[in-house]
Amino acid sequence: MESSDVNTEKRIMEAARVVFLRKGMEGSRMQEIADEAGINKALLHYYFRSKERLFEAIFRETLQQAVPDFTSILGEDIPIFRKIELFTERYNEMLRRNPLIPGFVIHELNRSPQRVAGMIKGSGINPAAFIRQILDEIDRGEVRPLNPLHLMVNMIALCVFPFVARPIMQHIFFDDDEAGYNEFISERNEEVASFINNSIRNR
Amino acid sequence: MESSDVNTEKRIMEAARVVFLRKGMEGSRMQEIADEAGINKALLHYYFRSKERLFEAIFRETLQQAVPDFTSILGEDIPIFRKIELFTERYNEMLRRNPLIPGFVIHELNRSPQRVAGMIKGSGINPAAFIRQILDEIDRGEVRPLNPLHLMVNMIALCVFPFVARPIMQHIFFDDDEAGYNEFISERNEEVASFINNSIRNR
DNA sequence: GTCTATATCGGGATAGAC
DNA sequence: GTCTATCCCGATATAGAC
Repeated sequence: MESSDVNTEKRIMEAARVVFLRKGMEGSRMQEIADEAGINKALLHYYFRSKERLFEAIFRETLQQAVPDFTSILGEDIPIFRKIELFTERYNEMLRRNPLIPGFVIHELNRSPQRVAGMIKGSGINPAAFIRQILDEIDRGEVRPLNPLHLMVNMIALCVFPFVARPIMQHIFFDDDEAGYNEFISERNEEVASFINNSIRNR
Repeated sequence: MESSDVNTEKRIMEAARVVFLRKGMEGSRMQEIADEAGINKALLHYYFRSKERLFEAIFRETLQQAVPDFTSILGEDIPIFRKIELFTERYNEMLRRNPLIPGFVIHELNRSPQRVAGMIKGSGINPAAFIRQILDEIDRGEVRPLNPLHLMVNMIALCVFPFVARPIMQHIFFDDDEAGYNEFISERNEEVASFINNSIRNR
């Protein structure tokens, strides 16, 4: 039946997503995904021919979910300091809902960097617009002279890093107190924005 | 013979380090490590009983190499703004010599967070001294009021992230131009320090 | 200590019944 | 479309000769 078909495929995707994001391609077992989905191993191969194909599907989906979410706002017509507040806010929200995405994407991209080429292309990333805005603001004297590329990397780094390096940070700074680290991360929402804006504002 | 013994063990460690750092525990093959070391697979098991033990050795060694290198300076008696310059400089140098360490440690720690407990303990990390200095400087009016913990995480994030997320950043911002990205990273040495100091300096 | 040969096992993939 | 049983290979690990 078709409806059952669709549902099963969806269940598989969800299960695979959970397992792959936590354990990565090599660390995951087809058996574990089948268990998580409440079905049989063979059925995974029926829907997706191989582990590799199933993984590809999840990876592509994850990338599409993660990238445009934050890239879109950078091109919009918003005053720079406000834009940075909105960026950190929205990006942080997304990360708090999907804390495993950054580590997953980063690790898998390290494994096979060529995978990027075909996938990120067409995600609609355009740093150009944001870079132009920064240069304008520097001209206008609102922002101190700096390299816009470094600024963009800094913005992303400050948002993403606490999620990627959670185990170490949580251990070193919070003695493995999970709740404490969650609290800390929720503080970063405005902490990061003011850290950036304080740095780049001209005076 | 003992000297041969030591040399072989060292060769194995070096080979294992190369392979494990690039591919992680699960992505690495004992055969590949043996090839890299120019010896036989069985010999790996002779020196280290299992893959797991060999990995443990490498992981512990890597952690000891990476952590104290940057943690030491934070406790020394240096004026704050100068200290931040020195920190980013030294830490960046270390990372440029060992660009794979952060991704490796982060991924393996995500796989089994409990590994941290026994290993980082005793590395002599003390955020306390640095935190005290920041609070002092805030009192003296040199540094604007801020949470020292966020500052520390920001410092680490800004240094480490470009290495961890190299493939994506290189693709998005440099169209996969490797040399361009290396140049970019070398610029960050002073870029990051001034980014931080500009942000925290009181006025 | 170092090698070759082999045991063992886990896990991805397929065959075939229902 | 979903299951059970099975194949088959790759990878860790061990045995045993030198």
